[in-house]
Amino acid sequence: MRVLLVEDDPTIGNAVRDHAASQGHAVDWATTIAQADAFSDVVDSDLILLDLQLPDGSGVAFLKRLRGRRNMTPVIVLTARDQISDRIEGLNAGADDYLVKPFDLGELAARIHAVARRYGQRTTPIIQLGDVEVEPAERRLTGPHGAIDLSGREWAVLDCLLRHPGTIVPKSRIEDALYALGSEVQSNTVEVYVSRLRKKLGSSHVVTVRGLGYRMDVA
Amino acid sequence: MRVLLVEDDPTIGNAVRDHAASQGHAVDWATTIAQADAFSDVVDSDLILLDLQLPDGSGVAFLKRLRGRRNMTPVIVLTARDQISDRIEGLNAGADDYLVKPFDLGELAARIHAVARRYGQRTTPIIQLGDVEVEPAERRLTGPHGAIDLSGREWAVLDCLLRHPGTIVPKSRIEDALYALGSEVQSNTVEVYVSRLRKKLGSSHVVTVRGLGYRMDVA
DNA sequence: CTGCAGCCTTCAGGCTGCTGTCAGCTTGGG
DNA sequence: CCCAAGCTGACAGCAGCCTGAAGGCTGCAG
Repeated sequence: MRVLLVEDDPTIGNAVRDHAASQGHAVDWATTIAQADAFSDVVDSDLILLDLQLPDGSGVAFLKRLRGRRNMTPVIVLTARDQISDRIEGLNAGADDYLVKPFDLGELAARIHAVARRYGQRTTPIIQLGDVEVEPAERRLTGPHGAIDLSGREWAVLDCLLRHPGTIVPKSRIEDALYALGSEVQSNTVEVYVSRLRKKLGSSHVVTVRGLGYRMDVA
Repeated sequence: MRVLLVEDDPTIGNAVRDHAASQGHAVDWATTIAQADAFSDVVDSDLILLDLQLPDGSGVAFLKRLRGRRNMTPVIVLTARDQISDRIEGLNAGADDYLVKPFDLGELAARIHAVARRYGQRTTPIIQLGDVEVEPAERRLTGPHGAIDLSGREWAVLDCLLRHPGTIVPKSRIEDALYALGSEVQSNTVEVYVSRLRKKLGSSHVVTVRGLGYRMDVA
């Protein structure tokens, strides 16, 4: 998943970014409203983490602008305990959830999961891929011989494919889900991870569509 | 599909042309507005890829002229990251989509695909050919014994035939759909691909009309 | 600090499947 | 029967894709 983090505090920012990255998410980090605008213009994020108090203005304005452009990316507002009015304003402006600072990183991860799940409209909490069971919500795989462990990146690729089952997903989109802007990765990383996924899931479900990308076949 | 590419940068142009060609599309490449006008006058493109900054004028003018002539060919605008105003102007002038440079070729392919789908969907989402199911949107075929894979060119031929079901399609038109102006292909390629298609689809649906062309019989 | 383990990225070699071409064959019409 | 048009199997060249292995990085335990 690709996350846009809008936060000016470097401590919180670093912590959030590292933690999300370790979960396999790509994090674009904006420290100002201006940067956030720029990012949201160029990048297709799956989720936005939005601090409301920023040096060059209120996050609410950014949020309203976003929704005005019909951008319905889910937004989680990060707010200090005493800024309740901000919070309400944020929710009215179109936020999906909020989190009170200081927050636990596990808590954040849980919210991210929850929002992603709601947004992805995964009606099925468990997806069957042949003899492998996928629980996206719990981030758990179970094969015929017990649990299967996936690394962060492996999971990110699988997740990206599962968001568009039966549809051709261009390699570039998977890359976008893996890497933030600025990380210059020039290699066949996606191919490598697809290869690893196939080894773990059984090769029959991830189909290569030459020149276009990959397709997840859910039987 | 037949694509008109309007782009003056030879690097981008070459890359786009080659990649689109590998998907079975025929690409006519104009490097100036004047050339683009000439092409759009002579050739019936299915899609136009339009860079806005060209040596002899703005692509927007070309676009407006096109729409003025009631030419509703879908247009994807290629724009530099910082030319946001251009982009808006382009969309207002009648573009269908835009892509920010530098873009990934897979992403471009996906957009082309999407536009084709949007356009083609006016007719039928799923087409039955005897015991074979065609999903043009997903570029997928399903036969009685499971999925059928088609290569780029094979798909292009099938697509061309499916656009005029029950009508005689001259060989020259299929050739036009496969190869751009100037590509000197001197062989019986069309016959070869029809043959390959028949082998995969079952031979009963593509009918040869001697001396005239081929006809797709949709039962 | 050192060694270890897991993860990520890169790279190169190999493999697969796509493509255009041709030659020999079949088909259909006059 | 003859000819033109069309069909199809074979093939070499090539691009895209796969995958094993190697090296770097980080975090952890001793």
